[in-house]
Amino acid sequence: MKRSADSVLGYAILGLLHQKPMSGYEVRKVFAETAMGNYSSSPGAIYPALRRLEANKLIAGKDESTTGGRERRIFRLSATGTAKLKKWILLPISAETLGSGAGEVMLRFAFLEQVHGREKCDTFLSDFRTALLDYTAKLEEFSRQNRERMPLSAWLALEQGIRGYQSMLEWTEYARQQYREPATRIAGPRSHISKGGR
Amino acid sequence: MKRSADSVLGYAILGLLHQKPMSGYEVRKVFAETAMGNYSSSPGAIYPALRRLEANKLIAGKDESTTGGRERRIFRLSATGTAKLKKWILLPISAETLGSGAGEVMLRFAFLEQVHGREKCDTFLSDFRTALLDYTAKLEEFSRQNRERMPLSAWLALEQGIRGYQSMLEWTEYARQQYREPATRIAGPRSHISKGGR
DNA sequence: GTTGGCATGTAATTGGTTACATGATTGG
DNA sequence: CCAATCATGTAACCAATTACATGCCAAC
Repeated sequence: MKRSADSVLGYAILGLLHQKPMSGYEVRKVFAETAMGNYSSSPGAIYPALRRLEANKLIAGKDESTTGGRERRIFRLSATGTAKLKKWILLPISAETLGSGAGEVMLRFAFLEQVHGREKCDTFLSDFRTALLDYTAKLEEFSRQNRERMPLSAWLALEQGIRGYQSMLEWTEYARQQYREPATRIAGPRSHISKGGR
Repeated sequence: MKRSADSVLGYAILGLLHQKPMSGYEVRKVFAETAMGNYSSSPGAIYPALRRLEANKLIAGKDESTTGGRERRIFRLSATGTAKLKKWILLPISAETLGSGAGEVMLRFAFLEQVHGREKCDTFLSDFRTALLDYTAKLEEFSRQNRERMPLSAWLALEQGIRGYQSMLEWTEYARQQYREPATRIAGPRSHISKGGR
């Protein structure tokens, strides 16, 4: 069974193009300038990825002559590309999914609202929470059993990992809350985030 | 200038071999069974990595005939390998380091105590804290400025990232505390990464 | 006498990194 | 005119994934 164009970078691009059609250069800028900076960015990654996606008919590019500047190719999602993005976002979330970091799941959630609508968010968060409970339980068990066999710094590193997942757990509650509140989230000057620590 | 064998996986292996010499199979088991499961694991990753490290003289393997079973190669750190590991662990920590995830920094900390001793831990944590303060400030600034321009789920994903770093900040305090406390927890049999768990 | 765990590897493919190449337009 | 920025790409290299290959030994 062969799957095509399944790198996280590929999906990240699909998600961006779902928001609005863009040129490769714009995609690069988003990765470079926004908080998505953890994803690759360099031309040697983006342009080949775009060509792959195009070869698989997930996106289609067309040339546009601009007033000034070199001409550029604007890429937009195809129907199959949209379908693939939608399916990826709703993939089941298991504890094993989390083993290699929660980054991919968070990326899927980031795109969720605009791709599937507000209604799906609560279910997603609830599934995420379940997987997190499962996974943290395993980590805590491991931590408990091995604490005395490892150097303090190694154990502390493990504890940090657990705390990270615990903070995600709390976050799922906070996020569900946000969706339950009446949809007036146009910001007052007061920030919901606590600076001093939480 | 060309750098050799600098993948995180390579350093993870160096760190393990610092604890005790091991065969490739044992290394694989550690990655598969302990909380280091986020690192690769499969033979197609481990064995080539070992050969690379050996080619660069960072480790040396020698055959050992065991009672029963196929014979295996036990790898141990060389002097240059140890030096390289030590240097990597104490690399400066900047906010940019954190941009692509804190996993590498945490791995360095996990090895820190047994490689450099307890005394270095406080400085490391203090430097880490500084970098975290810097980085979270940038993320919060970004969040504040873009909140209204993004869908709620995207903003929440960003907030989750910030919370993650904030939890690391709190953890640095906790960890420093642990080192300040009288060393009730030392001792135990000499290192060893446990099995079991998972 | 075959299954399953120990133990080591290779091959094909894919994807990302770094660094370079190209060319056009805008501003000093 | 020169540098910077927009905009797109290529080439060499490297590392990781998946899947397969091999062979030995113990237990059932």
